Amino acid sequence: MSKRTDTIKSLFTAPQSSALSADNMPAALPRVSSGSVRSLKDSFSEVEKENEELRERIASGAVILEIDPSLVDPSPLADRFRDQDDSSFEALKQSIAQRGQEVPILVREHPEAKGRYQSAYGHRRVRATRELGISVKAILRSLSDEALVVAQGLENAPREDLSFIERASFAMHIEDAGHSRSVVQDALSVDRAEASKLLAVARSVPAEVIQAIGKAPKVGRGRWQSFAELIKDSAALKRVRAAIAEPKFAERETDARFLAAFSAATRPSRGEPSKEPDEKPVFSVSGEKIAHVRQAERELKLTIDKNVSTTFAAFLVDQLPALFDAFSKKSSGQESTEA
DNA sequence: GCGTCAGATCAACTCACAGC
DNA sequence: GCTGTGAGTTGATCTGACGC
Repeated sequence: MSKRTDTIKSLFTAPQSSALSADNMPAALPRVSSGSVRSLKDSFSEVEKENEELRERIASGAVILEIDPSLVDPSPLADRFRDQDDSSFEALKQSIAQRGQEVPILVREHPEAKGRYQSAYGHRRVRATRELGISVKAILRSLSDEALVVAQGLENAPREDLSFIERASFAMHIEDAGHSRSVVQDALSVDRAEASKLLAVARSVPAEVIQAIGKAPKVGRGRWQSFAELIKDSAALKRVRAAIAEPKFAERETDARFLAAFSAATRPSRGEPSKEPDEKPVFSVSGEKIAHVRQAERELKLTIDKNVSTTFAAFLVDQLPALFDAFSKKSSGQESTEA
């Protein structure tokens, strides 16, 4: 088993005995009375004893609670963009309403607000239970800031539904919060090289541009890197900002918004050569269309038409070395003449 | 409609290099 | 030596074109 899987498993392997009912919640939660026949003093000392046991259990592992979702604050580091498509959230909400919450969220005690919690993951489940007016099942663990970030990242990694730019932004937020590169690597389960690329893109593309484009799930590292490189040019960035300011930009789907922004960044100004692939038909001397040539930035593709004999293609391939030789001689002759 | 194929794109990885 | 970065490679996956 991989290190990553081991870590994830360890987050969920709380001993059975540590699972708590409403009777043994920590002091921060509304407590159920332990019995009216006991004296107030006895009850108080028992609560204190239970709390002490809980503190030890929280420190050593995890306990599962049912808590009021309004007491749960999100992690200070956003790991995903706001869901612009609420259909999946509605499906989650419906599932919880029908079958109950099957997977608990992970929380820690809020470091600053006593009686409140901070979630490492499960923000959507918190929102769903809040809207349904029911309590949320949560694993309560004692987590440092770094452990919170790593748990947050590790929970998202196996689902593989974070887009490249969401991961890049998450990496930047982690680093901006003062965590080391190794925390970024652990949280996102990436190596040094990949972490470096994520951060390079996140820091090259202005936040408002990323927000305007959205998660763009179909756009991967390569195209985001190209985009980041393009908008280093202030003129290109200006064109992108103008494009995202257009009303119709926001109406597009997120991947289409990226393409529109990319197109704006690459759009040549007057006088610059177009980078769109250039496609031209090739005709024989008698006027018959025999092929077409598609010239892109990195390659030139010659396609022989279907109606042309296949032996012509074989003939052409056979003649290529001689043609190139003739071309080389002609080129060198021209250069010596020009010199 | 279904299966096959080629091309495009992706994440993950290795390696080399530069700066400290 | 450690860390960050960029270039290149590889295998997996997705998508559209094509033939049946």
